Amino acid sequence: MFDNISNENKKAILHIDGDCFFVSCERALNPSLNNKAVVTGKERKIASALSYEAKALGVRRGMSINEIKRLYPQTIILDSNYDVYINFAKRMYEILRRYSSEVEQYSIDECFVDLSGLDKCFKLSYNDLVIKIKQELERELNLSFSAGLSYNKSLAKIASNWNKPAGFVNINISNLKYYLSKLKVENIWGIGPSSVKVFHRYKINIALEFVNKKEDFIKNNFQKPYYEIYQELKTKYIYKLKTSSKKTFQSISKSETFNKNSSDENFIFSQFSINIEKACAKARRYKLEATSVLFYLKIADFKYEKININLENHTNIDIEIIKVLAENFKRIFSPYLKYRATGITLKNLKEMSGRQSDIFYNHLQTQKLNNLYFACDKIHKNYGNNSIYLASSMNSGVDYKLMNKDKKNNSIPYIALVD
DNA sequence: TCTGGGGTCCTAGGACCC
DNA sequence: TCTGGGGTCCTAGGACCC
Repeated sequence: MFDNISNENKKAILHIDGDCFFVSCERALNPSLNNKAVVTGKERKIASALSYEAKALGVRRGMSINEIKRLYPQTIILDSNYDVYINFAKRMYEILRRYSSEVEQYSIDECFVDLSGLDKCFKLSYNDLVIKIKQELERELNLSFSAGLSYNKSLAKIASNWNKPAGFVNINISNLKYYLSKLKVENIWGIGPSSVKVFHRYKINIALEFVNKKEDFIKNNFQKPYYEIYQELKTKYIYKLKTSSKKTFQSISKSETFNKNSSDENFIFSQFSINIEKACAKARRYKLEATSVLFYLKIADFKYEKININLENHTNIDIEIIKVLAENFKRIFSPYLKYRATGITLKNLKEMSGRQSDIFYNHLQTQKLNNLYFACDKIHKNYGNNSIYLASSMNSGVDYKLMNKDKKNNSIPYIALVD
């Protein structure tokens, strides 16, 4: 059933997963939160990370903060503190790189490490090596991690998930059949709700039934991603680790759901303006420029209205994109509908490398704009993101005023940057 | 989980060309 | 203009992940 290559020739892939990472970071800084029901995500009005105590109460990920307050008033609800989490994550990666240079930073609290051959370097069995790494992480960071070791990413992920929190599972040829026989297909990484239905139609309910199917059957009846998962579950190494440390994006999007559904044209335009400002600031931070942009409106019934515009010039300057929006706004907005959210996506991002513009483009103005935005980005960094913003974002005043109230230093004046 | 926000990859099908 | 076959490129939308 499984690949016949001997263990010797197989990779040793480790998956490390922080246990309710955000909450654990908060606890590392503030131990009085230990053993209590704790939730982060207050600022987004939904629960993003939950302690096991909160889960035990019945709190679920994505639940609204108001509902949690009502149903489980004993829960401690915190604002997310991303700077802190990123700092812990950096230290986590620093520790892992002491052991292997092949580290894939999959998300803020999750990564894959290629340990192949390192058992000999460290003169330890793979199991002992993982235990050593795990203990080092837990001791130095004061956080708990789950670890999984196997021949590839898919199996390592199954392994780390098996014994959460703080567990360690090694899935290998001798016990693989056991784990696959206990694993439902919906719990396989990469198989979501839509494809589960397809699997069930073929009477495949558990992972073992999946790998027992003939190769041709899977190839003919499933799409590429599922054939790849199939091969990984059979211990093949398909998904390479993405170890490049260079941070870049294919797209950048920003969206925000309104406090109340709205069909107010000015308000909605202003919400778009905020989305655009934020997305462009991020693009500038990563020295990227968009060549096309997608505007979308979420209608009250959760359907989308969207338009995609190819930009004449690559840009990460918000007022240029706002101009494009203004020209096309009527195509997307209808005063007869109620909307619940706006959003934009900067797409086909290219690295900034001077303007590749047409001969009509005004270079002097571009240079001035770049200087202006350099200054604005600096003000944001030093005085907070709401210290200066575009006049076109002003009609969303509700949100800005609310956000500013929370700031300790609210003496910073509002400056409206007028086009 | 009746629905928050930010991403990536895959594929069918249209546009266009020879 | 009729209309055969085949290729590439691009895009919208779906599915999945954290």
